[in-house]
Amino acid sequence: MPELPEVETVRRGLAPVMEGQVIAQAQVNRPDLRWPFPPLMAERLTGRRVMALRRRSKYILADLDSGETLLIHLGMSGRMLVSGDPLGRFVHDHPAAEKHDHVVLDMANGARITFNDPRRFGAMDLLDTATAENHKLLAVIGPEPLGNDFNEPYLVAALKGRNTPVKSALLDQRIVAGLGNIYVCEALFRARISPRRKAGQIAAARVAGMVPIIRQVLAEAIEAGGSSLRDFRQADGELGYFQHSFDAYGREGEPCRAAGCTGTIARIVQAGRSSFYCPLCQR
DNA sequence: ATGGGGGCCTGCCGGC
DNA sequence: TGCCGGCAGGCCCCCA
Repeated sequence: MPELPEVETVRRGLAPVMEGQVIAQAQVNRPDLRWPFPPLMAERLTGRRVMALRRRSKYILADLDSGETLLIHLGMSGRMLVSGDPLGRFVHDHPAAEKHDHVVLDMANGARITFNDPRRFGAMDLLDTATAENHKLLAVIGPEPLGNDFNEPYLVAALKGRNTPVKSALLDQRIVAGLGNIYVCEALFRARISPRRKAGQIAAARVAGMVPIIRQVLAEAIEAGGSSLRDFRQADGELGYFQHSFDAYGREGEPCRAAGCTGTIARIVQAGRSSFYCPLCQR
């Protein structure tokens, strides 16, 4: 799924057609995704104006003029596609409904936002805007990696004493928000740190070095419109292209691209997920 | 408290 | 062609 750069890309695509606009009609085609939708979700969305579209970690938050906030998570395979946009920046005609179109928002400006999610690991909920941060799913999430609270002293302290592999630690949303399998692999490659190394065992200076690297990888990916492997699309249906910049992810058996390194990218399984790394230069 | 594994779903790809 | 196993960008929950 969408990790932070993909979610941010979707948010940026939706903002021009949603912010300040009224949801003329919300259509909800099933009772749940990963969890049941909140009661009367369609009714609570219909007629509401979207005041702001925000992102927290991998969640999109749409603040409504009713004092409620629509929380959206794309799970592994969720897409939000825009059609019928009066600005002419998106597919103009509404395409035929497709399998797994679970929620459709028709905006008063003519734009239609379709949430499609084959695997249904995504989620939607409605929460009070004033206390949104306290929502069960948001309360435990760590600092935004592109924000000021994610800094060298913080990460050093957060990894200190951790007996888990650094790969697992960086995937832990309580430590840092928004990283997923791809960007952890890429950040560790750039930092030349093995995903197998115990988090608490890495020298503080090397841990600190990961902070600007994580920021840089995410910033580059956002700039590229995210990574498209199988399902990810931007809100306008276009592909992201950061996948062409991967040094590690998905490159098993291919030569390491680190300067002067003669290694080959390997794939191992950690906590049930693939880790791609160069055993020669990542230590 | 921390770490590891199962499970939730569907779709796709490669091998036979 | 068809079937089957394996795999997939996430994350909650249970167990040791």
